[in-house]
Amino acid sequence: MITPMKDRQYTNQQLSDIFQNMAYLLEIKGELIYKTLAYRKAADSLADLGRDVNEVWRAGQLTDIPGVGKAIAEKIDELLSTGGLEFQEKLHTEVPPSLVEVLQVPDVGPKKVALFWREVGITNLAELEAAARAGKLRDLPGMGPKSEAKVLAGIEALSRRTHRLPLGKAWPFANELVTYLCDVQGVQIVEVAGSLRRMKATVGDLDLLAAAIDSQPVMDAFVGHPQVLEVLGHGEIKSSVEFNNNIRVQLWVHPPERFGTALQYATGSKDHNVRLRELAIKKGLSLSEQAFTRPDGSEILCAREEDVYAQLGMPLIPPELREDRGEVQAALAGRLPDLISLDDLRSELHTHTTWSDGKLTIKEMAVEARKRGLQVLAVTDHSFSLGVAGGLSVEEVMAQQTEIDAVQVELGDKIRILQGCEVEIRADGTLDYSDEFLAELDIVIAALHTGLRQSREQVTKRMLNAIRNPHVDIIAHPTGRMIPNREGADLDMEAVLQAAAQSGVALEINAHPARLDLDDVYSRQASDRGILITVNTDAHSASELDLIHFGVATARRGWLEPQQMINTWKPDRLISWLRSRGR
DNA sequence: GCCGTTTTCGGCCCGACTGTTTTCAGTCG
Repeated sequence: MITPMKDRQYTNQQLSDIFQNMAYLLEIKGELIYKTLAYRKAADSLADLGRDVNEVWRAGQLTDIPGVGKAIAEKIDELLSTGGLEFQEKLHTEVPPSLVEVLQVPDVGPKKVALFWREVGITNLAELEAAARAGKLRDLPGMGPKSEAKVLAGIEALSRRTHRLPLGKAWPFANELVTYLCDVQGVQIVEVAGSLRRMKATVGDLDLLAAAIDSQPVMDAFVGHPQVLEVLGHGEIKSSVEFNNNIRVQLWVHPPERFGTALQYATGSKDHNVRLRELAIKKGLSLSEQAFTRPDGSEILCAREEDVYAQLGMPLIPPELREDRGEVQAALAGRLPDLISLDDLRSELHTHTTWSDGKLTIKEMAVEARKRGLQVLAVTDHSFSLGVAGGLSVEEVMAQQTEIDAVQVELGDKIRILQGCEVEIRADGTLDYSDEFLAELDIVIAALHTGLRQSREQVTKRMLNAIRNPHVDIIAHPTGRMIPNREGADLDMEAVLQAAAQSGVALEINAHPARLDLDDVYSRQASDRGILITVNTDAHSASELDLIHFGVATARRGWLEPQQMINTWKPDRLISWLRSRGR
């Protein structure tokens, strides 16, 4: 059943934002830090729930959500049943809501915001800037000329700060920096850490970690990088800078014998680290980025991350899993998933050629795929109603078959070329080609490209129609999101997953870093339900075939194992699966 | 405000850096 819009006062994200916002205000109000942490934790849980919170609410299971106890469950209940929240309204009369924007200024935290508000009457960003320019902040307790200048610098930084960085931008830049730092004298290892190492779809700042006995030359090289716009901090162990592309990067340097704890720490996530430190405490140890420390003050050093986890009685947890989504418990119980890896892949099932909007001919694409060790390539050009992409008419698809046959003969059996299509799910829910015609193709991908802003009911109905069509094998990039510019369609994912499980259609994790759709959260849901998954690049050029690792990383974040992913199947198995589906 | 194989009360991760201070508070991750 599709949950109609009118029964949904708030989406998960909206609810999450409300609690996040209250957390900020409570912080400024000076509320107990653990209370604000609780609100923030609940907000994070809601954002990453993977189920519609409205359904959880109707099922009476709100307190099953991690970090949601009696008090927060009651607040969610009030929000969902009445649309408002008395607690929040009262909070807004006590703390001006516009102070939240002041809190976004780097180096201005809740204590300073409260100080500026109570002592100078500052309630928003404009007032803060005016006060700082007028020199009204420097004489406040704990402030001085430097701190005042820092506030102005922070406001400036905020204005040029871009949204979170898409993985596709962060990854190459971070790797450039890794190469740069590797060349510094005395550097033994450089690793990417933070959310980038965990391969989140978007990352905030970049975190890098280097191993060196003497940190000084590394730090100097880092802050002295020719493209550094501003040095934000420059210490012995940690430095941070902003580059002229507005990307902030911080670098830790640790001696090699401490690299394991340091890398583990810097990789996070915060919640994962908290979980590990709790475990350490139970073992009578204190864990920091420096070392494990015994009660007598002696240290246990870890040069490798494996050693950190071994000390806690578990195998290394792959970075992509470190989100405190049950991975620590699974590791302790010896039940970590055997994650999919790049080496497992045998096929690429979603590509475009010059027949529609791709840059390579069928033969060129097949050669490139073969170069990358693939055994199966599906050519899946667009269908006709996607005019902007040069979608193919029925006649053109038939003509394409002749060319595919010729290329297949020319290239031999090193690579198997499938003729498919990416058929448009039209705004009315029907598909571009007839069922009879689809049945003739080797493989059919269905996708939404238009009408993404339709109502939840409408767009979900279209999607379910495609999923239930026996001739459709794969649903491409299900929500149609584009990072960072476009939200995905408001699909009832619960209904989508259920239908996929029933029909046996495979859902795609589109590897393009602007898509990564299914995302990690829904990939995990799909994994739990045994839904078949395919990871594809949707390549329009040779270089795009190399984006596949972003998709694999997303699958890993979704706890996916190879057997559930059809791209890992041997060609014969894949083809017999395709033949068994409605053709 | 949440949470429980040492707890239903009393915990809640830990350290680096900066600027303001003469030993520490605030911010950040």
